[in-house]
Amino acid sequence: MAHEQLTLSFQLCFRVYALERELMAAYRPLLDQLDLTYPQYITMLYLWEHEKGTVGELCSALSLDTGTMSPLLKRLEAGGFITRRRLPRDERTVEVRLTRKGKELEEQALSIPGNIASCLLTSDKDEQQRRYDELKTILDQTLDQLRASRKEREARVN
Amino acid sequence: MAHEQLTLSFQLCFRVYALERELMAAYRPLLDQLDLTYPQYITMLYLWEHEKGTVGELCSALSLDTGTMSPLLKRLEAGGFITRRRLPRDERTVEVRLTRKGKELEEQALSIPGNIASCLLTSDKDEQQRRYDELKTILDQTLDQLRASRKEREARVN
DNA sequence: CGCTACTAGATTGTGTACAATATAACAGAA
DNA sequence: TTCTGTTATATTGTACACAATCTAGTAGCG
Repeated sequence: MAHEQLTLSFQLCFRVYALERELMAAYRPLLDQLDLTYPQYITMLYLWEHEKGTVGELCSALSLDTGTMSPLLKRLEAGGFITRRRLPRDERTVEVRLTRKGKELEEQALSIPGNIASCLLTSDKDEQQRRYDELKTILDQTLDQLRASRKEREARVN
Repeated sequence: MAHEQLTLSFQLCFRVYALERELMAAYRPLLDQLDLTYPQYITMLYLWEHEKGTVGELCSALSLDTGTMSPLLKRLEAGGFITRRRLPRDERTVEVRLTRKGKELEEQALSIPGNIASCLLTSDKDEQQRRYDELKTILDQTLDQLRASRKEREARVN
């Protein structure tokens, strides 16, 4: 690299960028069998846990905006996994619920986490578990820090 | 989560997924000033370092496929940052080179890594530097492992 | 030379991402 | 009640991301 400064953050950010896509590639063949994409899968994970949710709750839980979530939900509805309806007491709000097919899909999804874990974990399980707990922690810290400095930037603009 | 198994890999993968987008959000305002997106930026990083490269080399260095790279390069060309030409000795190969404007852009990009680093690093610099070296290492290990198990899967299919 | 297999890129189609904008519904003040 | 500002979601436009397919060019072999 011509300029040394370009390396530090690049080394980190590019790795995260690459890892994210490699992870998606690991999920893809598994999720193909359920006719889901990864963003659709984590949307279903939320619904399997909470039974129902509004579009806003889903956006905030998955940190996606409505421009992503709206068409995604439309595809899940077209796939017969969920239903959407405006709430009578506030017609602005759209409530998403699982269909029977959507609920039943959870059974098929049960093998996915273990399958992904087997791509991530190697021989020494305990050691690896410890490493990933650590990774989880540092990812959280980094996320928090980025979100904090984003908030700061946004505040400065206003 | 109804089923405990869903948590382990989910906790890891979702964090990586979220972190990737948060990182892109940190780059965005900086890269907007250069009229680049993040994938375009790392393409330019490659070219700033190597002067030139074929489409295939860029795809492989950034682990992107031609379906992403081709239109991306077309936009960089439209922006006047690069030129593309077929090599005389092998007309299949397209060589990408920086224009003067593309070369000069590097100067403007110099402040970006430091700016991103300041979103990532907090008070105790040394401690944080140590943490990120560690993060870098574990990201690499995880990437390697995922790529290995992908290769394995692909081999099994054939 | 003519045939075949292969290679490098480009294209197409689907699905995110997200900024910017639009729309409809709600809530509170005059 | 009417006006105004706000909220929840949807839509539009641009740019990835990638599987699948296409195309032109190359290389090897009879």
